[in-house]
Amino acid sequence: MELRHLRYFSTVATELHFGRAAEKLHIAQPPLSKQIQDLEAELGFELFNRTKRSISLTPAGQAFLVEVTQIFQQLDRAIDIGKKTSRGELGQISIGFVGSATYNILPVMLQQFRDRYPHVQIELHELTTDRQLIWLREGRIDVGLIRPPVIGIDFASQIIFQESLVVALPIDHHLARLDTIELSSLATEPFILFPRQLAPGLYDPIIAICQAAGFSPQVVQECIQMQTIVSLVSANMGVSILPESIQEAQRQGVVYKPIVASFGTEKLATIAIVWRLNDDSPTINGLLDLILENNRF
Amino acid sequence: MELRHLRYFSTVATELHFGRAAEKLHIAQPPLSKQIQDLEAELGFELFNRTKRSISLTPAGQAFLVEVTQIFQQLDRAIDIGKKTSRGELGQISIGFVGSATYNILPVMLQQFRDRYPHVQIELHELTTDRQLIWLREGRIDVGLIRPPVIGIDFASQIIFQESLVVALPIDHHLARLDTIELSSLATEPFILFPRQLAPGLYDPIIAICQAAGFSPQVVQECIQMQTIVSLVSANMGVSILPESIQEAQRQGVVYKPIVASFGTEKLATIAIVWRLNDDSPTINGLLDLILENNRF
DNA sequence: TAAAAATACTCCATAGGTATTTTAT
DNA sequence: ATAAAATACCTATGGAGTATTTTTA
Repeated sequence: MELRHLRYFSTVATELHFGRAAEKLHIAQPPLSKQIQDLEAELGFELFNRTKRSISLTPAGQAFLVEVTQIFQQLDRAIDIGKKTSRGELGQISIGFVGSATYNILPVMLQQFRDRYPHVQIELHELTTDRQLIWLREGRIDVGLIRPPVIGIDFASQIIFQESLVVALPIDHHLARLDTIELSSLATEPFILFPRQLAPGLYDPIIAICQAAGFSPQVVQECIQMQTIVSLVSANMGVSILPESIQEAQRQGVVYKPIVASFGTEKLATIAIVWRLNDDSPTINGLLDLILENNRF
Repeated sequence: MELRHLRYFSTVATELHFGRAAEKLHIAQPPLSKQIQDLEAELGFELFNRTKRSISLTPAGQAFLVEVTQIFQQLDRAIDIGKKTSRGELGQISIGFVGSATYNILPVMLQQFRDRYPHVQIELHELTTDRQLIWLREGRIDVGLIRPPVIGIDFASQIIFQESLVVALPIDHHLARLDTIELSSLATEPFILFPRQLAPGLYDPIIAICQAAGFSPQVVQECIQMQTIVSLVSANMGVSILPESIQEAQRQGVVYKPIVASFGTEKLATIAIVWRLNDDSPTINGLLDLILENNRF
């Protein structure tokens, strides 16, 4: 059986006239009769009552017609879904992100993506950079918003956001009344930082500028969450250096101050998007296209 | 597009290997490649990622596969429904019946029909004989259980039930203590009957036996429903002659007595089944077959 | 170099065309 | 007599086969 048989049947059932149906199908009447006969033979039951002068659907033919109509609807649906999926308008995407991306690129990116691909299902995972790379390789996420560098031959990445660092001080700290902080004035302060492994691309520049300012920071406490670092600063446990977008999350007892130094300290905190190099999912390409259009956020 | 394309696609998508898929489909590999290419060209999107060494489904291909699988399920369903309908195992039947059939054939017939064709939807209409013939002609019912005779060239009918008549008397009537009633003893009684037009095939024999017994019944009241006749008898409005199966519906204040006469009064009340002569619905044929098997009830 | 898909061509099965017959109105 | 479907037979499109090339792992 072929779709042709079903198309022909459907037309004859609608017209209830072989001649007119044949005309509508742009074929001659005899082959149409033949095809319907073949179909009936294959099905094992009669579709039409024929009286050489007029035809009518048998009850089985009526029931079959209803079902066949649904087949064509299902076919249209299949084609439509395929097309939409190929254009990235349908599907799902799993996105990993570092906690600090919540304050800047993530909401903007999600907003724009949602607008353009409203029917794509988005799955979000807050993960550290190193875990994102693992999940990406395992296929558990499709793209990641991470702190560079990206290690892995099978990944591609693109920096999409850069920002400056700020010093976080307890509100009653003796430096808190200054407008800017000279980096070297922090030489003897206790530092609260995140473990290097979590984001070497952010950790290393922080250490580097301290060393350029003539000291190695005394790390008295490490925590994974930036929010926790801020909490400990407010609790007078020490000071920290953090990306400036942390200021979005206001917190009692903490002040943020720009850094000044005799050397460049501009825009050292970067966020990049990573994806699998061989990945050609239209949904993911759609997201990447969107980011490349904006270039950066 | 033909079902062939979808079958081939489905197989290749399952095997993920053109060679093996071709083998499974009992065709050579090159034509299979060609057909898939044709399908992709027609659809307007790629189904497979090809790397000359291995293939994988594109996201659109994956989405399409899910839908195509449903098309084949729908096709199987269509064939199954068609077959079942052609065998009369599926469908609907609309049955008309005279009220008095409720006491005898109708329940037996429905029971047997339900057992054999459990998935056929049955629609029941209690109607007088004359209205059943109208509904039958209009296609509002498919078969009717009526009181003969049947008038109409395009109908076929078959007697399926015959029963005797009984006299219905008020319980305190002076004849009520007898075991049988001599018909002539009713000569001066007031009669309650149904209008002749409703069922001439039952009305005329009743009049005929009365006349044979030497009197014309005095009809003081006509009612359409047999139940109503019984009610009026119990209210001492008069006597009646009814089919014996009316006794099934027990009622206070009424007694039923067999008729005796010097001539035959046996089995004068008949019920027949009528159907359209040109009707070849498998469901209706199924019901008629069932009745012919039992011959009568 | 070996395995797998694509390309190039050839062939024939069958969808579809034309001419005619059959049959019910 | 006529309209409509079926039958008979013929034609040709395109589906499938064989041989070969291309590609990459």
